[in-house]
Amino acid sequence: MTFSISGLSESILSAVREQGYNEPTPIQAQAIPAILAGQDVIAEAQTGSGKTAAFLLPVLEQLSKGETQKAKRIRALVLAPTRELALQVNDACRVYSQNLELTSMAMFGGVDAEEQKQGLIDGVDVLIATPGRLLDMIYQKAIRFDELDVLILDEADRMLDMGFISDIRKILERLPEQCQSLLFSATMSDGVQQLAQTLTSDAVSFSVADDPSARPRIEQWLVTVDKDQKSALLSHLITDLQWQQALIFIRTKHGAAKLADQLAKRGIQAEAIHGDRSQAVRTQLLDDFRSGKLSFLIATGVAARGIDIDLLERVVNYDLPDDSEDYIHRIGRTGRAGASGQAISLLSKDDFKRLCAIESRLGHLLERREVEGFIPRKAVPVSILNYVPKHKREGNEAGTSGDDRNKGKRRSSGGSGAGKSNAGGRRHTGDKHGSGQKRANRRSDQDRSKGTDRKPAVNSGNKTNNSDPWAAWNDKKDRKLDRS
DNA sequence: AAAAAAT
Repeated sequence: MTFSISGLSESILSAVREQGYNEPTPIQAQAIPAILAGQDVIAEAQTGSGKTAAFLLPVLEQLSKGETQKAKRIRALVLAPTRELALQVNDACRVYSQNLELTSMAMFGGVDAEEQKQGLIDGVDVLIATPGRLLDMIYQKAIRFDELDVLILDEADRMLDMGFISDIRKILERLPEQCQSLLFSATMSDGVQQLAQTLTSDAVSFSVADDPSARPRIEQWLVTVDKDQKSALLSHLITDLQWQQALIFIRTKHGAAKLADQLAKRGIQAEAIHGDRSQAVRTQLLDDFRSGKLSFLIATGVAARGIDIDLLERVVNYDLPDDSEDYIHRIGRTGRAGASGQAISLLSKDDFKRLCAIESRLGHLLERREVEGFIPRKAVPVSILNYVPKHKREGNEAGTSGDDRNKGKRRSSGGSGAGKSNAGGRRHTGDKHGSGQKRANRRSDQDRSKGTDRKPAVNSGNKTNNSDPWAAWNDKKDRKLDRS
């Protein structure tokens, strides 16, 4: 079968086929005709579902049919949450438009603005931007949108999570009202839905979130280990299992740099990518990792979402993310485009609470393994999915909040158990409470989408149902930055 | 006890 969708011209299709894509993904099959028909689109599409092509292909098709091939005005605007994603969308755009007379440009902070201004003067049909620099350009009157045909919000949920909502609103004020609007988001939170409502009219909605064929095939397991043994275990896994490549996630910038050093000392070439590194270095590292020149990349949240690396074999969670949604995104870096992938998490005691949130979110337990020589001194409990605190034991479903369940009695929750007797070093734990858990998840999903949270929706409704535990800390840090 | 994004 060859890639073919009615309405796309041969010059675009041949560029797509050249990339080795054979069949449109479900989101592409649904969204492309709608976009070609000029409709607004709201799409709930997970990473790896092919959503970039789902909006780029029809948009390029429309633009290529326009009269002014070299318009000095922007005709399509893509807003993306991170610089890396903007770059990547631009790269894809260049590939798909290789047979067309269209120009595209990525625009974001951290690099010289003059070059971007010159690009605008030379003429850009498709602009892919992060909100901050774009707003800057708008204020400098370096950019106009009078001829904008279509606006695309990519990873809308992520943009809200990152606090871009007011920037986005300010940008929207400068756009012509009648332009076609497309919104893509991995999740449909209240905030995203609100945004979608103000943005779109008469929109067609798609969701491929629950389509198993769109779900990447990812083998997930975790290794229990003492915290101070993690880097030793990681280098052991890398050498022992002869890993060729891995994207390693870690929560802190400092931790990323430290781990890169530790691996280097063991003769493993690894680099750290995070927000404190210059944009030039970040771009270079990602390029090297993509091309295979760099085998092991250690990343903070910069690379957690959206970043697309062809045939990435595996993702390692050196520690678990605070937001269980980020776990989904992290592992979504592997197993893309129908390929298989591995997602391995290193679990020490202080990751346990985060694991509970993640397993609740997944609705099932992750497979536990132990590696000889790295068995933790105190085994990690099997899972809190199976653990209900005393005061909630009768007639209570396992809660989904994960907030208050660990206080106090954690140590008594069968900690000695976790499979020390597994000769094979692996064990798939039973899921007695699986169905109840799923029910609980569904309930919380409904709560979220209907806005009937037990708590009043004060947290601008952009994330999961608990408020941001970092708010106070961030306030303090911001004040400190203002003073200096 | 954090990361990301404008300068």
